[in-house]
Amino acid sequence: MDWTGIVPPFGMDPRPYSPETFAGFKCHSVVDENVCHSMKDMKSFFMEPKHDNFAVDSFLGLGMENMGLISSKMEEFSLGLDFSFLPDEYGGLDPWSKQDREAGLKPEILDGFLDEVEDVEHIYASHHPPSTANHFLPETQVKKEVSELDGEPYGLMTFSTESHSPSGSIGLSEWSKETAVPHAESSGNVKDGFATTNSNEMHWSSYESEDDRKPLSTLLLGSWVGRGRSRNKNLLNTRCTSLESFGETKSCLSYDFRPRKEPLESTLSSDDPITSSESEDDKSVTTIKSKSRSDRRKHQRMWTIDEVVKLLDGISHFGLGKWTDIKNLFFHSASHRTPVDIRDKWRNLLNYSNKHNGDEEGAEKQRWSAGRTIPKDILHRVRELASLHSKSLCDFHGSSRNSSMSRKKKNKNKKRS
DNA sequence: CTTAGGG
DNA sequence: CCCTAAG
Repeated sequence: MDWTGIVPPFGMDPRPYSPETFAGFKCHSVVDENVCHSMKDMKSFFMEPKHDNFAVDSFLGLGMENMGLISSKMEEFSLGLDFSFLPDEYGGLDPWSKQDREAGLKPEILDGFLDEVEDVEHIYASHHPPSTANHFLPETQVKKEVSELDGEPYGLMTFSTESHSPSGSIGLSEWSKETAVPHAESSGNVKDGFATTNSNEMHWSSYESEDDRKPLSTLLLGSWVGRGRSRNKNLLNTRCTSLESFGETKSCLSYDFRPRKEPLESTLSSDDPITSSESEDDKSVTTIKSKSRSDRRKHQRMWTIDEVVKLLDGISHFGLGKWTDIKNLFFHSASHRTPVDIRDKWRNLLNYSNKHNGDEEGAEKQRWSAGRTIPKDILHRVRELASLHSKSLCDFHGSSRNSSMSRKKKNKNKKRS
């Protein structure tokens, strides 16, 4: 594809599209090369180390801590897309050989692959600090990008122009409504639709006109296979807009990685066919999700001994109860390990230390996860901190934020008592 | 949102 | 690890 005159999204390089694998799924020819390119962009987004992502970082203008959102969304995502179902004529671009298609990712293969990787986020988790941000692309940036694309016949849709919207609408909707559709209307040849997702498939229902709410045709865009332990595989909310103009078909796909908050409180106006169809989409997604709500539990991650040390350091540093501070300072790079997780771990450690109070002092096992035995020094520190805080709690007046002083102060208190 | 507590 | 009540 000729990228001349088209602004590459996210500062990515406009190299020609080539088949790529990303996070365990191969990028087939989906709708057109734009989507694939977006996926390639996604790959570099997630896989590349922080220092290689200056362009992206600065473009987003949010700092890399917001990338944690994407990480977590990808964790929710945990899907592999297999678009080999896609008809050849759709999009008219098939960079894959027939073998590629046939060999394309079978669910079992993908599943095995993902299991081997164990957790996709391991690949990039270290690069992306956690975030509580609600969005990773400001709306202004979306608009800016759209305006830059304005004037092109049909530009390119990036995978993630998700704008912040408390109501739960998706950024692409606005893009479609404000830019894409007007363009298409002027050309008089619109084929708009929406992608619906069920448990493992994505369909694209197209509409001939806005009056007609009934899908003219439903096309199976693809299916995804969930990872073994992954839950919430239905959280992916995909939206597709296909537009024909000048004899070309340009299509957009967007992915909503945000987890559905239920109950879904999005009150969308139903006079808009696009929006209303989306709300239908949301409904189905929500229904399906509530079904598979049993496996809500996150993949259990073993605490390493290093993490425990960091936890103890954090408690020594900030004091008990400052779980958020501890998280921010000592577990900033760990996208998992929420403050609650850290607190829970401390609770467990405390229980353990109380349980094994006097026994097996001499048996110091260095194997942590294998022997399931907490090293002696760790246990010692746990008891130290525990007794420290239980005793110095009474005469501890404020200034718990004073981290530089708190430790010495507490140590003093301990020695005093 | 952050913590504490119970499940 | 999840959920929720309470501040």
